[in-house]
Amino acid sequence: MNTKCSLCSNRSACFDELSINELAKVTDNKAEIVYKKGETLMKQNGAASHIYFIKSGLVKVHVENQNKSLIIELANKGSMLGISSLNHSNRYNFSVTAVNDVEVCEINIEIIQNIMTNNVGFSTVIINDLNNTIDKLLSRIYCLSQKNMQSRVAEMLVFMSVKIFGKNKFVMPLSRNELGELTSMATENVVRMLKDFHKKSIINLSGKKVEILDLNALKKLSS
Amino acid sequence: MNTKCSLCSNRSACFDELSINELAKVTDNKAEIVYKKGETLMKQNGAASHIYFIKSGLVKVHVENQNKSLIIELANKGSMLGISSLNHSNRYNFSVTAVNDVEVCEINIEIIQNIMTNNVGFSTVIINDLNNTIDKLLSRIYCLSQKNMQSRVAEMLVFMSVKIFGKNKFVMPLSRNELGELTSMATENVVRMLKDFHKKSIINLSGKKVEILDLNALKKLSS
DNA sequence: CGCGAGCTTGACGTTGTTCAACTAGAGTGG
DNA sequence: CCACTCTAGTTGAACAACGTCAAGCTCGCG
Repeated sequence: MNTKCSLCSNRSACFDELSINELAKVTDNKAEIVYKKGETLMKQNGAASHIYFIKSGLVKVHVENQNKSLIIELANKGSMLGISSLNHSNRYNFSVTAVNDVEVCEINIEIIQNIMTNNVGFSTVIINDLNNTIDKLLSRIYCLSQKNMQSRVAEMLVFMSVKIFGKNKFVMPLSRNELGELTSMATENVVRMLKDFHKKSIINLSGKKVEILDLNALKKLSS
Repeated sequence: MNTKCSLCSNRSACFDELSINELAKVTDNKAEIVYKKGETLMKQNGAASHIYFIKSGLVKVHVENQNKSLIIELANKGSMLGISSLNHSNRYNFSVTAVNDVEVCEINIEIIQNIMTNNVGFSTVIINDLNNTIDKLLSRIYCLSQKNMQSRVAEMLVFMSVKIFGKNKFVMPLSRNELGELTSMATENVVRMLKDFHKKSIINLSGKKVEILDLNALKKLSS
């Protein structure tokens, strides 16, 4: 039933470090699962039992706290999630929820830990990945705490177009409310900002359909 | 001249993983340096050449961007800084500046990389450390983007008292302006908030001298 | 056709920033 | 020892940015 990891064409880069035996062990200890839109892959503060590789679809990484929720990042194909929970607490430090239907590989975390303690090449790639995560978080902290609403929405649009879809015309996968949680602003203000960009002919907007008309203007606005 | 790492009593926990030979290699490739208040240990976007262990004193980890500066965290004795720059860019992803006089061990980054690729126990401890960093950044993102001024200042005071000084009476090492960069608010508002806490008898305040009178109140306000 | 959730709009209130003026204290040269 | 200066700290008032509230709208779906 399980696709062999050794034959998987869209596996994460860190698996290139594994031996045939290690790949076989992963193959035997993984589950290939489809999560539907809105379903929870992992829950903040839950015991860290698995790590996840996103094979297709989009997930949101978010932190929840009493009433307010904040989307830390969006992750798509190729992303690995859950490694950062391997710390003093061994609890997931964020929640991950499917934005649309998502195919994942779910791997028992002990297997990964076991490989980590035997394969230093693998560990090194993991360290690299964690450091890229830290980089992203640093720029996120800056964005959310120092930039104004207009810049944050502009940055979000550039991110969607360039990093997620790779084209200038796409259907926004998030609701206006989720866009608010992503940019840390009220839903109403998301609407106002998008409308404003539309009025200025920087984007075309019709419901969830978005077309970026002037990417350079957005990039300039986002800084 | 160099203190032997094998004999160092306040070295970072990750060194417990090293062999005698590895410790000797570190000893031979480190420098023990004192940075004076205001001096720069590492500069954002500079080539990552060394990692730093703080032996005494206080440093601020900050990101700079055109006009605005943001203090990400304060680090004291036992902290290791610079590992997170080992990623695709190999450039420091933040600046580190001495808040007061600071003793550090400065270790060539290639030495650390070399040990990492040979000692999987060391790598594991590093991964743990990076994951704790990610944890801290996540709670920082939440604090800076979701909490109001009062909560942010309260959290900062609790942090200073509990994590940095371990007592309720201390001399604030940061200027009002730096406190603004730490809490992401205007200097004037730092002054107003501190004064407000003083008026409410939650703290005693005289210039840089701070005494926490009601830690529980601060903890409650900070959430 | 009607219901409901998500979206949109405008008015208004609150929070936080900016600006300008003033104060206190530390260092400097006469 | 006393002006003098310079920087950090403080204060109040005006202003801008953003959130909240209430109402109306749209569109998919039963």
